Amino acid sequence: MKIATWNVNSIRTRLMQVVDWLQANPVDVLCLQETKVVDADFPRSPLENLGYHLYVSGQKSYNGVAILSRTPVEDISIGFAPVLGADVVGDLDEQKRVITGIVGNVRIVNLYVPNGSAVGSDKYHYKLRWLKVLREYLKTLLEKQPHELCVCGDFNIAPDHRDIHDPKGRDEHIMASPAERQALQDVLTVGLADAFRKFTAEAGHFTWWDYRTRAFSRDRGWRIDHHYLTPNLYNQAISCTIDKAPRQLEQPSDHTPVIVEF
DNA sequence: ATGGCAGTTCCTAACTGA
Repeated sequence: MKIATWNVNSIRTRLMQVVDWLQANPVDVLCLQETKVVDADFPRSPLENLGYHLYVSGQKSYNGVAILSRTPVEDISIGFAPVLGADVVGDLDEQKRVITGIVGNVRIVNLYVPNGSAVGSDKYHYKLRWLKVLREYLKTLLEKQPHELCVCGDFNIAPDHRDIHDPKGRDEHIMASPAERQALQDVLTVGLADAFRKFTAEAGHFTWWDYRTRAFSRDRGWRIDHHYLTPNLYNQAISCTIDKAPRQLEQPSDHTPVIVEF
């Protein structure tokens, strides 16, 4: 089983790149982030014609997540509220960042973690609050059901210095500040481990490159897209790879796909 | 130190992203 994650930065702009990529890489599940489209306008047919079932949660202009699966997905749920209750979640489900469902014996959680804008900003505090609720959400999911978890998506956090092209002076940089990294580590204490680091310990493997300053051609990137797995699934993982090919195309997303295989 | 690039909408300016 192969599960991929890809922040496409608008599914309508990137549709043909996603179609081409799925034809070349017929993964079992593809989790998309930043679809940037309301559900009624999601371009379903070209993806359904490839044999995928689609489950989407989007909004106008910003955010938006989707799960594409070769087999029907069971027990789809959208946002934090179905698991935690509306009173706990408050305003956090207004932005469409969470979709989950079960494929085989695996519960897949597809996330678009808030960017945070700048350290100390209102959006930064929103990001930290969101990550706290995410921890409770995953903990509750695990308590309610015995499934293995694959929690994947755009986390907008580089876990450590190996995950940034130039780690110098990054403590005050969004996606690398100590509070964000600690919030991510707190999430993982529910019992999750980074699939990529099972296979690759060295620095210099990235999933996102800034559109500006020719960052991709200079390989000035960050590893911010991840798969986090519960222990049994982690043990069953046989590879986790970054496919840089889509980032090299004309008019690419600034992120590129990551694939885990069991 | 600054801004740089891209997508979207309230569409030719402002916002969000990371």
